Amino acid sequence: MQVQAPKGTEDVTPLQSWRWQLVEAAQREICARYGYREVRTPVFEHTELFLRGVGDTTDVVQKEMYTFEDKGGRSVTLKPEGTAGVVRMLLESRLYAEPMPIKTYYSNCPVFRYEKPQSGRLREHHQFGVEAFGAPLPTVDAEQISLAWELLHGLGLRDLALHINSIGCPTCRPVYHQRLRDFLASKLDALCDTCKDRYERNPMRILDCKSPACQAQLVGAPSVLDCLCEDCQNHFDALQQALGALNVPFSIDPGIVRGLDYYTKTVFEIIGQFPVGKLTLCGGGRYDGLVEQLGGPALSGVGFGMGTERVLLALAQQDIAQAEPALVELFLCTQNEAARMPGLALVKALRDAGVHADMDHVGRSMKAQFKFADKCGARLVAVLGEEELSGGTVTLRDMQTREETKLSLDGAAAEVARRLGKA
RNA sequence: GUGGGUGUAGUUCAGCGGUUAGAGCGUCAGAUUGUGGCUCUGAAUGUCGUGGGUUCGAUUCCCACCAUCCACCCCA
Repeated sequence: MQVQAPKGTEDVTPLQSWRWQLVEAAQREICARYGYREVRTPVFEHTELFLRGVGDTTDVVQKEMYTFEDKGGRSVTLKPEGTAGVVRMLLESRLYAEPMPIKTYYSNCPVFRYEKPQSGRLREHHQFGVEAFGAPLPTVDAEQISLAWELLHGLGLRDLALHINSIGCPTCRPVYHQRLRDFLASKLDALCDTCKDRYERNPMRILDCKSPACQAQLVGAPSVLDCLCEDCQNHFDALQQALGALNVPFSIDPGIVRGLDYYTKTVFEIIGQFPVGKLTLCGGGRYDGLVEQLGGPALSGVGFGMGTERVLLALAQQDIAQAEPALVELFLCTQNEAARMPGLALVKALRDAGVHADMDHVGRSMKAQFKFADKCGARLVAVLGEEELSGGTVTLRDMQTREETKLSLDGAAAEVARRLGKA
């Protein structure tokens, strides 16, 4: 084997694609019910969009972007997250002139981060995500969380935990930053090197540090939640009420600090514990300053991203059975050479009638054709042989009941469609 | 970027310093006359990751490289 997929990428083979399709169908269905419309944005954008949007102090921007120069000397980047592109589209298409709110989603959106792959982590993965613009009320935060919660549970997942937090806004966050710095000032030497760096630039990220040394220093640290301004506090209170109204259980976790700089107020994650370990399936929050920061009007935003590979991994980890659709509903067995062309015409007539039909293209024996039909999950098998050809008929076998009936060749397609409930 | 594990058939894995490297699953073909799922029989497929070293001899031992998996960091 010489050629292989680049590190950290995965193919979706014909043996697996149905699993993706089931998840994507669920995403589309729930978005339709919640009033979110699909958007599609380019796989790559100008690098500057992410520098300004995601924030140039974040790990994602600093060390994980797939950035390169195109032949015209422009710096472009494969999208490392979904939101910035949607905001750019909103501005470029002047969608903000439409009635608010604008509720959008993307499904199967490729996302690229240059990292070392491991379980549940790839260099290219795919996200489902929603974004709502021009909706400042916390009800929309709650609606999105509910959408994600319902989607995951609708797929059959269980034992998930919703963690919410508020990280304040430009009014109150600096107050908290200062309080946190004051608290940590005397403990600075004990922090890990990256956290020493974070101390000045973005002290909240220290809360997210997994180093035991740092965690030990954080005991008794002030919480953001004690520093929220009145507006943020009211928003957070109302969010909790809304989640209560929607029957979505949650826990408040001041340790939830998102890795992207644009978040304000609400942040949340949906986490599951699996045999492979803890997986964040979904993460998001509110980003009220982002649209303006990218040169647009002051427009609020809320959104989340959900990793499809992780959802599929979670489904596999919890042994959740998904019904694989049969490859064909009817398989046509041809007994001999003479039956092949009439058979091809019959299969076409069946397909025209909406039946998922196929026939032998390999030249196998009747027995092998039946075996193959069985592997394809065919409910019906049609047989075309000498006997049928001479009488202008086709034999139809129900693979479950083993009953066989003879149909006229002319009316066969319509009759099969009727039996399969398609007519 | 740092650390650990693993590389043998399509796949999951055995194996051993010494003739023609194995098994389950899968694939294909058969078990009389045009008919599947179960069972039985048979067949095909491997530069034993790559390069070097030790050795009379390496798939087996050592080293390097590459790939892959996992952990940390970070995140979906």
